[in-house]
Amino acid sequence: MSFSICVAQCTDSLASSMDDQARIMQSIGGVSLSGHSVQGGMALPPPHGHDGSDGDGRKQDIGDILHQIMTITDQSLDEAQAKKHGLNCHRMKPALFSVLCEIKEKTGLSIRGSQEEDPPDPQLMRLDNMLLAEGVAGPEKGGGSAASAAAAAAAGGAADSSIEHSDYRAKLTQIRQIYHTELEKYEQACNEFTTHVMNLLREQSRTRPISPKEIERMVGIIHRKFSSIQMQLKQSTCEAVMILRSRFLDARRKRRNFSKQATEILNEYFYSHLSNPYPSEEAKEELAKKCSITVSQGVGSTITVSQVSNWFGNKRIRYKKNIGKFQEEANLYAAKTAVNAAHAVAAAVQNSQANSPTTPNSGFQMKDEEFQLDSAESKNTLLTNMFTGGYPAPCYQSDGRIQ
DNA sequence: TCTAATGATTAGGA
DNA sequence: TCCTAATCATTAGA
Repeated sequence: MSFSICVAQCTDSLASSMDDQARIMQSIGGVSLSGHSVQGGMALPPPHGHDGSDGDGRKQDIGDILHQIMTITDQSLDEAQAKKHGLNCHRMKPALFSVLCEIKEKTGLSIRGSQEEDPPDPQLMRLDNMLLAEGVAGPEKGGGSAASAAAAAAAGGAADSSIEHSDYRAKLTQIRQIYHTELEKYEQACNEFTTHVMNLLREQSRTRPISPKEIERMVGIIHRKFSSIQMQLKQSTCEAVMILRSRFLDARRKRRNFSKQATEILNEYFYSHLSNPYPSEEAKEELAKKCSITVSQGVGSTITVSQVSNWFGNKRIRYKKNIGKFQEEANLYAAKTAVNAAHAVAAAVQNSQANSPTTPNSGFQMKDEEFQLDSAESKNTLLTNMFTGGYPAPCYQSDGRIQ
């Protein structure tokens, strides 16, 4: 709404308001609004209603003043300054000013009604939630409880991981500190800027109509602007945490070679089952237990079983690709398995001689039926080796799988 | 520093 | 769902 329209609309209310103002002025200083004089170096138009009771005259008077205000921009700077000063010193100014404030207030309310109460930004909510979950935002619990839990899970109880764990926590604490420092800076800057703008507006409210609600709205705008800056900070922090996580907690990056013992157990099984190197789920679990493979992820048995699966998958494909290279290894394990089997047979024979035939050594032998069968197979393969001078290569199916 | 070894991941197939 | 095959990323040794 343009100022001139505002003025046209408010002329009537001005007149009545000014009547009130005049009455107040009269009661205070005994001076009538109609008693115009030359003030502040500016000549005001001659009075139209001399007795102060003529309503039309007052309207004309107000009209003249408003005309001066509206044409002030058409004049030179000096003239305008002089006229402005004159208007500021005019006795009618407070009345006119309060009415303009009132109108502006009403106009501002209608505009604001359609603007305020923005719904919370979902992106900002996501960032806040993530920072909370990562232990960056919110109360500090020993370097971020969520992060500690994540790091501990990744560590899987391995002693060497504790170094990386503490390193991760240290880095996270660093990020947390930077985040809070920056956040404080932003908040401080926001408060300072808001105070500055508020003071400025209050100062200006002496010379132009500025309502408290308008100041409030301006504060809201400033806060929104600073909030968008804060969002950028939160986004950068989230990215930093993600990079840190991938660097320290990504299982792939934390690859550790299995222990020599574990590799031996897996190799023994592989070469003793070369004709069908596909361990069942139970066999995988048993192997995982035997190997105590808790190096990489180590959370629950399923992960270690999947490690066994990975190992066999890799072994099969690498063996198939280069049988010649693995021949020596195969012979080695075949001999080893045969020796173990021979020892087991000797022990069993000794046992059967020492004990009565009705008391079988069930405790050990029945523990793992599949592994007993493995030993039997090993004996057979040993015999084969003795005749062939090497370990039998597996046959491959048409689809490439080992038969 | 280079390279082979090796555990993990991924895409595609059955 | 499990497998193969290719590839990635890290480790360890020369």
